[in-house]
Amino acid sequence: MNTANKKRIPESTISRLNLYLREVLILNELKIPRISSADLGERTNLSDAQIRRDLNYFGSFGKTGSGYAVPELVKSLRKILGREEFWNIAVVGAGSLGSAFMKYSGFNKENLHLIAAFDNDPAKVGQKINNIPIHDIVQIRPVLQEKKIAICVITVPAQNSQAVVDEAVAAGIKCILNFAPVALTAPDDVIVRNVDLSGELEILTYFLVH
Amino acid sequence: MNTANKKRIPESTISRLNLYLREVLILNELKIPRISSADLGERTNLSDAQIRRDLNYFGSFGKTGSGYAVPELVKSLRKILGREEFWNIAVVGAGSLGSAFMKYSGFNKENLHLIAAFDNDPAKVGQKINNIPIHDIVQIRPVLQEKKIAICVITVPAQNSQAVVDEAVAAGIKCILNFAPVALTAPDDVIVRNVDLSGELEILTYFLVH
DNA sequence: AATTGTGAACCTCTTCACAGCT
DNA sequence: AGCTGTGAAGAGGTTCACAATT
Repeated sequence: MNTANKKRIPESTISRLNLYLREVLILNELKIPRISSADLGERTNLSDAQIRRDLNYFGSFGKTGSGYAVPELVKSLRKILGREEFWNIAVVGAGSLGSAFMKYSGFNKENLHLIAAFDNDPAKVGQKINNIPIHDIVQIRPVLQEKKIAICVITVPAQNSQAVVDEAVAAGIKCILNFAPVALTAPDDVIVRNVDLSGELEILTYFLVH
Repeated sequence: MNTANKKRIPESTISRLNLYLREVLILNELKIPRISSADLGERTNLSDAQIRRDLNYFGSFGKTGSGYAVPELVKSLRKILGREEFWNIAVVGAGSLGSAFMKYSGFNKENLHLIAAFDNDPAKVGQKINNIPIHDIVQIRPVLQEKKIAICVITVPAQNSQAVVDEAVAAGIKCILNFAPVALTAPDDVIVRNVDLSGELEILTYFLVH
């Protein structure tokens, strides 16, 4: 009967909640009215207990005996994941990875909007990729503020990434997704998540020899 | 005094070992002869105990009182991570993310070689990106075998990724890095690692509202 | 009969702390 | 004196298993 819970929530729970949201969005399209934790587990390769535990960190959304109502679960998961509001996103670094982000339209729904890019290459500044304008990096602070950007995706070379973080933080950004393979420094109230793409590839050789 | 250990090794340990290798390669360039777990911890934002524990899964590489000899540590880490041999890599899907991989030369050292790509678009087949030839996807099986590819990076749309896995497995591939946001099926002796790029972005909104 | 919500058990990974080595 | 290697404790996350509910 609780609707919120003080217990510390594992980060892996948040990733899974996002998977659940994807799945129930599909179920909702298919007009499937309800789903049990066991069935949702089947579809996501997770255990029923894991799913119930994850959801219960945030409340009691299910009905004993009949599972979870799909439209309500969509709503609850959107609420939990902060997907009821709109969020503007900018990519810093319009190189190959930054461009890949701009060309990928998969997240230009569900209230996420990639609307600006930055680069220091004069040949790129002023151009558009997938209709997203590339601004001069020297304009980063005013443009981030003007366009009300909430999230920065950093795809610049490692040696420039800390400087970008500093500028973004100065512009009031609270959330950064970093692809440079370096440990970045930011104030405690700024969330920095790191994705190490070449690291992901590099560790595969371990599994090949073991 | 042990040189190997039966205990189960956390996957996070493997990722960290890769970070240690990067770091000691830099130290080696700088001709720094030895490093303590505390100093390496400083450089990687990890605790000294964590580093000793990680290394000790694989042996006793340090010297009591003086730390770890850098050149020996480079050698040991390369050995552990399977980086003493050469490995050929192919990218399947020469879209924006696949192209980003091809253009990124950061891992074309340390014995990893991205040497082939595949796509089903006639306009791309026969072209080269960063000198890497793009083959017709229908030729995937013979080309993977001919070129002795060990690792496949899958960057095709979600709906095609399982078919690609099946082809790769049929060609004898044992190691796959998958970027499609779907749960893939493969035999137990095939390692599939998943990276969910849009998921990484999507969960950020959670942290923004909490 | 079906399925949730959850305390407790379990398992995994990290940190502590120190004996022992150089 | 400095630092590793590691048993033991601690923290964190997952699974079990079942009472409670519809």
